[in-house]
Amino acid sequence: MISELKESYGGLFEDALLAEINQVGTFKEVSAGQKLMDIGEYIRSMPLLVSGAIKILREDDDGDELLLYFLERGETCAMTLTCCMGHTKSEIRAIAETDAKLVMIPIQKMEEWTSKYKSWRNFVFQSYHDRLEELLKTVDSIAFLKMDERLLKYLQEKVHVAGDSTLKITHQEIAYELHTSRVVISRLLKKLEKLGEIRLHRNSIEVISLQTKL
Amino acid sequence: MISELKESYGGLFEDALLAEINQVGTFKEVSAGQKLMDIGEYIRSMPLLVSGAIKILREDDDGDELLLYFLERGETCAMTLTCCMGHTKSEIRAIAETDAKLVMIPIQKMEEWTSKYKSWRNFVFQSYHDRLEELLKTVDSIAFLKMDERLLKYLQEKVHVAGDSTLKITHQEIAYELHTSRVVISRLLKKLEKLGEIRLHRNSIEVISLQTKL
DNA sequence: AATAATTTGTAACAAAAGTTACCTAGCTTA
DNA sequence: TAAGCTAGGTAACTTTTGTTACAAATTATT
Repeated sequence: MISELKESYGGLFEDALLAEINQVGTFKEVSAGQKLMDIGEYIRSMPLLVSGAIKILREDDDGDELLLYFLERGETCAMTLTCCMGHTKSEIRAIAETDAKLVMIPIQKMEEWTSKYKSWRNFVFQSYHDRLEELLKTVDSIAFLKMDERLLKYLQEKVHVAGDSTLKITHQEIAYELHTSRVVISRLLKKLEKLGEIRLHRNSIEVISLQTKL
Repeated sequence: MISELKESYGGLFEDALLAEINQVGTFKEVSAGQKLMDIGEYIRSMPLLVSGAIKILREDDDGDELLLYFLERGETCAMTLTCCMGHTKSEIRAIAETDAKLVMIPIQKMEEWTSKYKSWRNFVFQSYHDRLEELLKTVDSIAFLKMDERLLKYLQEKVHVAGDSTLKITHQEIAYELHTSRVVISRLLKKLEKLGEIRLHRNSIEVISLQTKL
């Protein structure tokens, strides 16, 4: 495990901390689609993402979903951090977007390390900062963009985390994550195809125009 | 200053920390409408809110605004925290919603206290947690609610932070903060008045139905 | 008092998004 | 092969939101 940890977190954590993580952390492999955490659950351990991507979702009163953002290698779930510390329930759902490898840290260690290791403190602060920024970007998309722009951005992000410009996904699945209806998505996808941004196939979408900036 | 600090932060911080804050912090009074921080600015000090309320706004590419949430007594700006630590620019604008009193802490002290005082660490973590939660609520409103529901919620929040069920505000100002047009707001306000939720006057709105839950 | 500026109301229309309904193409499997 | 299922296309319509235009009421200014 230590070698994979070093690859993702070697620049961040000092060796003593890496060694501790190696000792108390448990390695976990999940496959795409697997649920890692759900709304209302208490969290007993904190995940450090070593490879793959995790999608973070929010749910409304009717049980409909909305994609908030993706976590990638070297990142952790900021909600977990406070849930652990404040002993509150999760506000979000986490699902493996791709196959992923994680190191799970027991929550007791978290507070201990916070006073013990400066690099751990910085990592935790940095995580919060990154998550706040991601959430702000999400707000921007929802508040300021029209659905066709949101859709294109969404597809480009998916391509980024999948590492493949052809997405295996149905219109219905997109509709769930953007919190709209399948008909709306089909309509806008057709429009994007006519604009030459994407190519449509059954069960898959080729994204032609890749993200210019994150 | 120490007495006002104790009132808002006495339960949170140990006496030694309160004394340090009292020593290095500078007291600041601002009046409603005053800008405290703007997008793109570097932050040199961190505010602890002693009384009043601060509104936090986001801006799109066209310079149009969107209200994110309010800060109240005993809270701090989470964006400031990371801006200070990461030496990055502010992503948000902060404007005094009411007259307010603040204690400004030089950013150098922040990191020092983070390792020195457990209560400070907990406060910082708690602030991040609260801000993430507030942002999630904002996302919920924008993504899941229709404009009339958002409007009513907005009015009820304003009443809460103002501590007065009659709001001195124009339709145009509401439109700015909800990122829509004045005509839309006037139309929906009229609808809310017919439903008995509010009463409309020139330059002011009486909110009849107060928030049931936060 | 006359004029100007601000605020609000409202009509009429356009665009965006959501809904219902139905059709077809391509798989799956009985 | 036939029946059934899933995915996607599209028309027709409704609702919601945004836009333009203008009038009326109130307040501020000259």
